[in-house]
Amino acid sequence: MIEIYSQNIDDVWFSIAFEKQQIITSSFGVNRQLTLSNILRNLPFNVSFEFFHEPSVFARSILASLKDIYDGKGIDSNFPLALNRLPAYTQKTLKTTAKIPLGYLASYGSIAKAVGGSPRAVGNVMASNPFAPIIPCHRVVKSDFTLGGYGGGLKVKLELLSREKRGFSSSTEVEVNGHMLQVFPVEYSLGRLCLN
DNA sequence: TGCAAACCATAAC
DNA sequence: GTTATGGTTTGCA
Repeated sequence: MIEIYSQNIDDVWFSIAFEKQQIITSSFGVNRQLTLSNILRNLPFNVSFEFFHEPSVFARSILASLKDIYDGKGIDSNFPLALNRLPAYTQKTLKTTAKIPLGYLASYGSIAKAVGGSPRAVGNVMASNPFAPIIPCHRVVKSDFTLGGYGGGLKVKLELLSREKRGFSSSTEVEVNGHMLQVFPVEYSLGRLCLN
């Protein structure tokens, strides 16, 4: 039985689906319906679910953490994400994306170099990220540091990145399965103020 | 700048 | 099996 919880915090809706203490999917946005339909889209077809109006204590703490991420605060906890049902490449790409540190960016292409496949394949994984904003797909941008796309709209992507600004001035590297993934300060994208 | 071609994992037929 | 679809990238005019 999958449990679904939804909560409005400071005019933003946060939703999560749990099964056995694992997060099946998460979503957020100003529109409650949209947020919930994102949740429903990512549920496995053969498991029943139930919607709860009042979040449990456990759910409430996770939802509060989502809000912290939304606000650009660092979070120390590791979420129990249910990655297992996803295709192998999708899992690998999501795990790699999760390693982009707060305050930094990576490009679709550089992630592709680390996990294999092509930049477009990486873009596809980002577009269907079931764990927004826990897996920080908003930190993935085009190779020229323009924003690329975002499920919740480019405005939201820009706002998230603005709040994650930490004043770093040079790129650094993180290790992902043997490769080094180069990451750049979010300021590189913010400086480009490109909106469509 | 702008455009065409290559790119490659998924999902939908 | 096959095709269609992208949150891309690169090269070339």
